[in-house]
Amino acid sequence: MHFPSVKEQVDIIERNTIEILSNKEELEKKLTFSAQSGKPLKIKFGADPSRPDLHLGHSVVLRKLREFQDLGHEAILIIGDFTAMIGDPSGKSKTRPQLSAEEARENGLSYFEQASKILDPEKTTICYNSDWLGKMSFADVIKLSSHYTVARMLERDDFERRYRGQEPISVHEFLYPLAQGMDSVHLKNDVELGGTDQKFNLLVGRDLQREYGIAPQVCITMPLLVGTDGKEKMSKSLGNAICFNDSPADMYGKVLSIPDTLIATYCKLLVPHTEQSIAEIFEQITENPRAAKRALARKIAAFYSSEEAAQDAENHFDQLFIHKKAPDHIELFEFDEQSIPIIDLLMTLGAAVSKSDARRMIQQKSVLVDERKIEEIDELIELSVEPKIIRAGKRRFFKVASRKTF
RNA sequence: GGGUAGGUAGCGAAGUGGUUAAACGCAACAGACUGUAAAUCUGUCGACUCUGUCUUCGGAGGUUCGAAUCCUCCCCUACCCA
Repeated sequence: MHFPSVKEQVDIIERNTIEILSNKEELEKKLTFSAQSGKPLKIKFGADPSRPDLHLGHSVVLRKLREFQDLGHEAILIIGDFTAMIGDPSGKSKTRPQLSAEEARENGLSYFEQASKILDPEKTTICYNSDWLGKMSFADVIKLSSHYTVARMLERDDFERRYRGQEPISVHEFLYPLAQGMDSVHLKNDVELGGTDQKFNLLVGRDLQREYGIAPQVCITMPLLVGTDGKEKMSKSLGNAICFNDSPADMYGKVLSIPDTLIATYCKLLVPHTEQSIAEIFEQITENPRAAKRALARKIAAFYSSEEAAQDAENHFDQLFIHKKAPDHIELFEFDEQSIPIIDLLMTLGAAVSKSDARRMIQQKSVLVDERKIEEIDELIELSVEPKIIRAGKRRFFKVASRKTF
């Protein structure tokens, strides 16, 4: 195995990172040893299978993993099916229902499939941490937990915050970092990647490896991507995420909705640095932010689907928001009835969550049938085989028709 | 086990017997505006058979003409003491 020079490697690895722990020299040593022995480094990245919807926030770390792959190192994607049983120790969300073994495998595969948009799937090792964690006895767990103290656990920002904020912390949550650390002990990996929010967990892995007589891993933290709201970190539950599986149109629109101040960050973190065109985007940011954002949106949409799809998404967007016209492709709903009260229609289309909601939309004069504003709450909509276009608000469109003629 | 402070709509947070479906903020939805799904402004924001009716303020009972507000029991959370 031939690797680029250590310096070249470090330059690439260092890009966009927040911290390299404990320091860069340690990483250099590992790279030097790897180059001398011809053995690739093992790079670990843990995936949470309870959330198999990957978004651009995940892509920041996945890209780093891909860079390691391109440098010739071994990427190990750990599906945390066992740790998922512990739930989310961030305290953000409530205890999740425990995943069954099948669900975890399924989600894990879905995770891998999505991650393959960025990773080289041929060169990625996947493993499930239930393979080793599930075999530990209670005695093993006691022994493991004896390596850590409560005070050290409370060093973790999140625990400390919750402790001071008088919020509940369950004892089993302390086991989460320990379990994740055991993964590192088991794998004997050289490097572990994670977002800055993972810093504590990564360091626990490092400590445990040392405790168990293994060369401690270098921990590399990556920035957390700010979501489309421009404030919070990107997360599905906050509704500010752009997901790998979003339609190109959604993706394009969402990128366009980010605050201008975020354009540079998105370019830096979401577009491979090897791309030439990224420089052009940067140039435009100050003088023509709109053009820069459109180029970025097209680039991101294209990466997750295709150039054509991204172009379509842009046309769709322009038509909808700039020319304020109905898009070309609208989902068609077919009914057996000859006529339906508008309120019921909005409900069945999913445009309204309740009849009160539907009523409100009509009162706010935001419902149009074939561009005609609905004024009456109890209006009956006549259906025929010729589809009618129902518009709810500015951007929700539905096509409705009856299956037969009356 | 004892003590203290709490549990209010999607979230945060007021309200301590009567114009309270419940202030306010955030989120969400709609409208105006805009290069934008940003910012800003305006409206809406429990449900329904909707100028009215019904169900909500941890749970179950009770007091009262009337309770989120008072009483009893229970459940949950945090902190302090053991």
